Amino acid sequence: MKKGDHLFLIDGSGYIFRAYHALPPLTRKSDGLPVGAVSGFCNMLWKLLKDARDTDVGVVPTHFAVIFDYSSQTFRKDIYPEYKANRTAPPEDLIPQFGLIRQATRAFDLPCIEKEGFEADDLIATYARQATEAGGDVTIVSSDKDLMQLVSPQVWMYDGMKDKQIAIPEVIEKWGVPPEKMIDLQSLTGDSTDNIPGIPGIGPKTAALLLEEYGDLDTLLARAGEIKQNKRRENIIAYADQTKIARQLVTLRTDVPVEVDLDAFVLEPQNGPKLISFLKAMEFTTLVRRVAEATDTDASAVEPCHVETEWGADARGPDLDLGTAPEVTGTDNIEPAAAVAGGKASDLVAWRTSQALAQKIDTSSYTCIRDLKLLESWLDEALEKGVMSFDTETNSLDPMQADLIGFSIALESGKVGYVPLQHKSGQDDLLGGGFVEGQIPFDAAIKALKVVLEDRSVLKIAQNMKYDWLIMRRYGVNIVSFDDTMLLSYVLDAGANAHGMDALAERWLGHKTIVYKDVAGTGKNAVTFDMVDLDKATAYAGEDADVTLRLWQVLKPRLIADGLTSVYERLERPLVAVLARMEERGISVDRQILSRLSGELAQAAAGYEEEIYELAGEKLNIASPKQLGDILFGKLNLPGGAKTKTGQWSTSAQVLEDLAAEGHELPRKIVDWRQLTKLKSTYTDALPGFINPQTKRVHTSYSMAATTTGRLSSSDPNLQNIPVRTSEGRKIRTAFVAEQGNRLISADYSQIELRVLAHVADIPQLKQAFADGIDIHAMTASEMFGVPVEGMPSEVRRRAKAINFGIIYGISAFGLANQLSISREEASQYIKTYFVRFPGIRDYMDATKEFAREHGYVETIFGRRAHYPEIKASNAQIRAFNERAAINAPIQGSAADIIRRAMVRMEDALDAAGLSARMLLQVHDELIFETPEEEVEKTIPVIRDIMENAAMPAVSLSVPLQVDARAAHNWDEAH
DNA sequence: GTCCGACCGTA
DNA sequence: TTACGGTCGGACG
Repeated sequence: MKKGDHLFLIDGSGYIFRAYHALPPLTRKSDGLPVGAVSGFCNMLWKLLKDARDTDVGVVPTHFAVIFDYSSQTFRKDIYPEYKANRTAPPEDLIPQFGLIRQATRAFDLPCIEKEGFEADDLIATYARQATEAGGDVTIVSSDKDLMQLVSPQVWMYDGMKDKQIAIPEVIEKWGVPPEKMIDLQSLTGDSTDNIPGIPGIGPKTAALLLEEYGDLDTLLARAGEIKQNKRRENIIAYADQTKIARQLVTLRTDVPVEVDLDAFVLEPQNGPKLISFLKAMEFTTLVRRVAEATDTDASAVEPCHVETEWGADARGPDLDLGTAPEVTGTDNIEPAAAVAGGKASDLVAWRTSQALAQKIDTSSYTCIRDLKLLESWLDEALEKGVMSFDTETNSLDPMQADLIGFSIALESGKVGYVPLQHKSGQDDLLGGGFVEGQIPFDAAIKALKVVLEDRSVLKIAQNMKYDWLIMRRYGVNIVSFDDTMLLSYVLDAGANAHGMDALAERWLGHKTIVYKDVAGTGKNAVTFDMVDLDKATAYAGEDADVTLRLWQVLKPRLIADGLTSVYERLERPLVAVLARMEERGISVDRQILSRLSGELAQAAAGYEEEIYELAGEKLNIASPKQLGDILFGKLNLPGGAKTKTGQWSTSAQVLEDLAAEGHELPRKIVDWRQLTKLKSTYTDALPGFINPQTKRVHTSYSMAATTTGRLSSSDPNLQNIPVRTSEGRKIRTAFVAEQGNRLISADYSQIELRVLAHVADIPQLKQAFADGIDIHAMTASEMFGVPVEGMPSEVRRRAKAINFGIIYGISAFGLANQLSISREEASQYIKTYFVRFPGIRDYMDATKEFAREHGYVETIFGRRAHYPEIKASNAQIRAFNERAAINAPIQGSAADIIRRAMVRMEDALDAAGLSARMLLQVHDELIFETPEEEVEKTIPVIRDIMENAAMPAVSLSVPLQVDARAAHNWDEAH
């Protein structure tokens, strides 16, 4: 740097906030990413640089740098902890733009400067000093008054948004003092935006007057007694110390030990393709064209670069385990830019929604792709666009068994292709099941498809991606970079809408999808998809891809508009592959054990049947509640109590138990018979049928979008309801075994829902009890009934336990009375006592109900929403039910979120520890692993650590989480 | 063949 | 009193 050189310093952080508020909001059209500030920044930089390079008149930079704040932790906080303490978190749609603007800076080939502990202003002050000392001139691109103290004959400011120079006369005009007195002026007035205290009653005008009269701040303070106005004099004397602190805060440091030298700021010629690559990724089409012209670059030959977006910080604090959003690249042709430019996130949503409804779906327009060259051209286009929807067609709903019959892709709404691969000809064919002519050879098609599915720069959109992910895995394809419309809908509308494709198409596109039965037949006429003729298959499969892409266009922008991006990014999308791998691994189930159990159960049940017929006086179908009710309460005239809502006699276990307690023999036998036959039919007989013939293991299927609260559900088979409460039932668990040389590890959260309750409702006694690790139900009983924990009767503890659970479920006197078989009055009294002892619980319940009524949903501690559209129902029963569910959802849902977070982190943690344990199952608060015997000891602490710290750092719970873990040969012993 | 209610297994 | 899925019987077409 030498005389004649000119340094431009851009206040990047200041620009971000100013542009965000001053410029019309703008979102990237392909996915709704907010980019308004990025756009303003790029346009401004381009203008500055273009002038600099094109002309030899005016102010021309030779050196250029963009300066950012590193974080809010600076030396000023050490001087004055309240500094900027009034700042609120940035708006959600501004968050991803911080990182993008840094990437933009690098795309412009400009230095991107920040330093821990210092503000951008201090770095600017330091570099400005260095430059002027070397004889150069400086332009600071900012309009922040905090920087005006730096203005001098060699340094001036430039407001990039108003295109206005700020030199010494402009400072005097605006503030009434020259730049060198700005520090004194700001020390007197303070600054409410930075929470810097000033002297009450002194604003810029008075401050300027005083400085005019007394020269500077020190003189003013020394001679404050001479001030005539009483109030003003008193305040200046009283707050003199405060102004000295303020002076320290507003004075910019010119001695920051910077690491990058001024010489590194020398401006080089623009690298056109590099910049264009970034601008293309941002979809700034106008600027792309300008830059291309100015740098003589062929923009069409430039690939959009990958951009990383940070959805990390939200109102709940920063997070570390953040999956980055998939890189979405040029999709200029999804819709006209003009229609969305300048719109807010919510405008984009409204526009997309109306477009989606307006555009009709024509399933006859789809292309059946039967030629490899044609397929390759479609896939090339997908690579170019960076977005496509994708759907597999198979011959089974079980992804572990299904064969791939074909797949469909959509590149734009209506631009849809179906690729048949393994369709067979009709049953009339003498050879039976020969492949239909003119399908692309299977391996060649997969090979071509694999390139796109495994390319990170192409976003694959599917409805229920876990299924397609598993199918493709079986053909050696690892899908990366995807969105899932089912999960988008789930995050946005759990409890408010269904998330199946048919329902979503109806709701958002006003389109009724082709019914599968109409394509493949029904009942005994049903055929698998490989037997469907190609025209029908193309329409059906193509529609799925078409609908999926259109749904994504509507749903994805709603994430940002509703502030739900982090829920989707952290709790849903990363879990897809984790669950898919768990399903893929399966668990080993010992067929012999089940078979033996089944025999024993059959024998025992048969014995009961004889006795039951005897006692009933006739043969009947014991499994028929109708017949049972008629005999018990009609023929035998037992004192029947309850009726079901359809008017039938209730024969529930509760009713039968009550009768048994009165000494009746038959009801007891029926209860026992029911237990045996339930175990037999639901478990010992059904489970062997789920053993996969190839893997010899049982592969459950997890649904990520089945519950309102965020819990998973398991089906085919349901492995989340394997018996555990009775010793008979537990025998079933002994059939779930580890492979030779391995062990099963079961790790479960202890009392996680009560811990979450203690945290969210902020109950001191509960928190203390968990901190001390004491028996929570005994503590509750002791508080409520005044009984010491020492030697407490088990019945007292049992009641307290029922109440604790009742609280989590949104207690009612009716329900508690039922649960404990006590009167409504007594139950009501218990609840009253509970609320007296733990008043915070009632406050929490009232607040939650109120929140639900106001918003129509409730939230977990991680921001997941559960909707209760009927919370205001006029029917009191429906309303009360919704209120209880709304009270329960944040507790159950927060616990569900915590274990989801643990699962998302678990595989990497085990890998990093060099352990080979495989996560197999999740049962709401429990995770089951299989691991080599010799690794058990090392594995358990790793699992426990991940699970116990799963809420961190997004949420710091005020209660410790406790995980119990054990290893054994089978699930019964491990649990 | 399909749907729904009753019942019961889990957290 | 919360959240699920599976099995069965029985009614409907």
